[in-house]
Amino acid sequence: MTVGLAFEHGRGRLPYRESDETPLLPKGGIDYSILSEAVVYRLRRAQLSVVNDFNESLLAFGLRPADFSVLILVANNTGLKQSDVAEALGIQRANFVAIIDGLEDKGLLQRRRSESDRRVHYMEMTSEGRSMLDEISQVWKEHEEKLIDRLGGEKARDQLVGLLRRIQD
Amino acid sequence: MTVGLAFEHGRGRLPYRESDETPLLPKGGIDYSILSEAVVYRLRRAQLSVVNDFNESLLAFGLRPADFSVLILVANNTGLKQSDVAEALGIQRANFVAIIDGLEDKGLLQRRRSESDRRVHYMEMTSEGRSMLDEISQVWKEHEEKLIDRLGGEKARDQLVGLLRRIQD
DNA sequence: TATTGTTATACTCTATAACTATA
DNA sequence: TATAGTTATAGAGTATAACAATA
Repeated sequence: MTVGLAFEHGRGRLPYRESDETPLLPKGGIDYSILSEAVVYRLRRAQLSVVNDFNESLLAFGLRPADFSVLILVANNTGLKQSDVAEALGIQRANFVAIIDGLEDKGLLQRRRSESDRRVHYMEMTSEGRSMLDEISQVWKEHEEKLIDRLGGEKARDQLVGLLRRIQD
Repeated sequence: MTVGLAFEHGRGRLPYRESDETPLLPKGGIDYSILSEAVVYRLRRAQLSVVNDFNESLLAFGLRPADFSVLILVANNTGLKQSDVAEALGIQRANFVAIIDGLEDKGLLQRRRSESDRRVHYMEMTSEGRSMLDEISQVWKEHEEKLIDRLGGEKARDQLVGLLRRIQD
């Protein structure tokens, strides 16, 4: 990065020029051109908007989005290895360690080492984990309801989910 | 973070237990439960998938996704201040400095200081910037076409963009 | 030799406070 | 005093290589 050289307008850049006239701001707002219909861009903005909203609620529980996903997978599947969960969520196993450490520290789930293959850690819910997941699921439901309203009804939500499914690998 | 204490299963965590039996992996794959229909989750996964694909193409030009958005806005609007562009893209002006530094270093756009208010920097394209944007727009079009195929036609794409627009602030 | 979990590390992106120069 | 751009910095998220224990 060139942050430290930000004042040196010259090195490789075009010569720094000064304006002869005061440019006019576009009256009708900014023209986003192809961005406004680009799926890449629309996905990014929509995702940021939705995630930021939900994250604030999760933070009240001391959790992050990834924690929520992990709790759901572990609660609904028995016999998952640590790396199974990581892979299912698209998280590298190296980065997954700290996530599980956090959830275990909070008493929400447990590692249980396999007897038959002592390299493996199975993931198990605790009762605290289950009851917290119940609470969070309620909050999630409320957020989803607000989203459905913004989208214009359940049918629109189902359409959106269907379309997003077609995109994903 | 508790990374450095990862081996100390005890401090605040539940006692580390060992499995008495070998848990069975879910035969039909993992049950994602509410995640599979959660808009938050679907958005995140779809966005990652699309962005990763497009990013690889952008990297061939030595650019990042934000660079692409900036070039489009500057090319299609005259008289935008640096902070106008940052705000339009939801990027904090502090983080925007390095982005503009990079684009200026590459000769794709220029800062031009206003004469009437010497605090403001107007953003201007260079001819190199325009021709590179033309090239990238072509690549973007190809990606968008592939996406349209995956979605099942232009109508589906328009539907998706419409729904995503309703979500965003 | 290969695999699971782990550590260490680096790089990007994002968020905040404070500085400067101008107004 | 307020604003535009900038700096410095810290926090997440993510990616890669390498190691220990185990198979």
